[in-house]
Amino acid sequence: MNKKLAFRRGKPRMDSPPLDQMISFRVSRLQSKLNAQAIKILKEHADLTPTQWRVLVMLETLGECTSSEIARTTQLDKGLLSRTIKGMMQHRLIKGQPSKANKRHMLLRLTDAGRDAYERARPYMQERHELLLDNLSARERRTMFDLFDKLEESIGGAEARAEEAKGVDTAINQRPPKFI
Amino acid sequence: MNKKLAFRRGKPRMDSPPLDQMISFRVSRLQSKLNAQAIKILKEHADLTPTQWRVLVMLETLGECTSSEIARTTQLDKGLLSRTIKGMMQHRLIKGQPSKANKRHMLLRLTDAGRDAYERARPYMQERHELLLDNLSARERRTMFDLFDKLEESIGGAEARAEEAKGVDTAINQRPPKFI
DNA sequence: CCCGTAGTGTTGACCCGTCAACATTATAAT
DNA sequence: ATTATAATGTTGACGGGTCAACACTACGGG
Repeated sequence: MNKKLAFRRGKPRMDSPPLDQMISFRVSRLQSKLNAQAIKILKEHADLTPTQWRVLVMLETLGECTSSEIARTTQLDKGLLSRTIKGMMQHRLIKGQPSKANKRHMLLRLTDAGRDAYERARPYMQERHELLLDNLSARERRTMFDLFDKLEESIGGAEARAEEAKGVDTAINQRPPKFI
Repeated sequence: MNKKLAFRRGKPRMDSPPLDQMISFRVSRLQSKLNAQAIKILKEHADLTPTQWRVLVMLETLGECTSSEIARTTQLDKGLLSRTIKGMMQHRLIKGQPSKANKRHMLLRLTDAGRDAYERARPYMQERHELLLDNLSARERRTMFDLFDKLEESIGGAEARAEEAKGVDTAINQRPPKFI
């Protein structure tokens, strides 16, 4: 299609490594660093893993929900979520009671200990997040989430087209049944 | 669409999806998707893993180098690199000869098969990259790598300060001996 | 020259995320 | 009602990335 080469090709400024211009590589490296930082903070202040933290955030804001709801809104793997939730129940961070309306559902709720862990980690996680934002200009901050959205959208579109070309209708990862 | 979010400084007022405004979470999710896409493409066209691909890119541009050079410029884990390189040697994608000047060094070079695999994957990887760029405005494209840089810098700075506060002088991950 | 320090690369242990298969239950179609 | 299909959640298997310990080598200062 469009053959507009957007690489820095005009200038032979090769002192910057080639991979540094690759989106995927940069995102991967950035994720590693962010993740390592989060692991450290969460471990130190609340003995949580990033996934556990994310489940806590979801439960804190959604109040009461099921694993599949979390899976849909976060697009986390349901297997990962299942194990994480099991672990959090064993640590009494959350409790789950079977739904009467739907026997497949496990209604999850924060325990006091869970809310406590959340509150212990929250200020540090928030401070970290604001620190990340502080180093960005107002314009960059405005652009950032648009970039996340557009890049994710690009991938989804490419996947969809690739599958469509094969005549296959496969769910990529966890396709949400409804777009809420 | 519906992303019109004020960036909360001070008071956290999360209006819509909670985690979607967290940088770390978004980067993590984006990385997952990008990685899955890369795995698929590389597997299909050249039977490579993303890390193998990155090593190929480095060797293609650097010509001949050592594992530690790659580790320094990419900031990839040296353990991961060691195994990856071993695997690539077994698959005859690269070859390594011990340096005479420095017995610790293993000088790595592409084989014909390695260059072949690279050339088989390159057009698809490039197409994918351009597809990602196509959906971005010129301004967003210009901002993107600045964002990557600044975010990584923020983390590094935070880590440095955290360690300094403890009076510890520990190497975080792989600190480059010289800042090139 | 020797010794402490630092760079290089290997390895084992471990954890996390991904994928597929599965049992169970709900929902839609006929 | 019966049946097919979809959704929920669990589990096993697997691969990849991270970390730490290690051996080996290089190097600089006493």
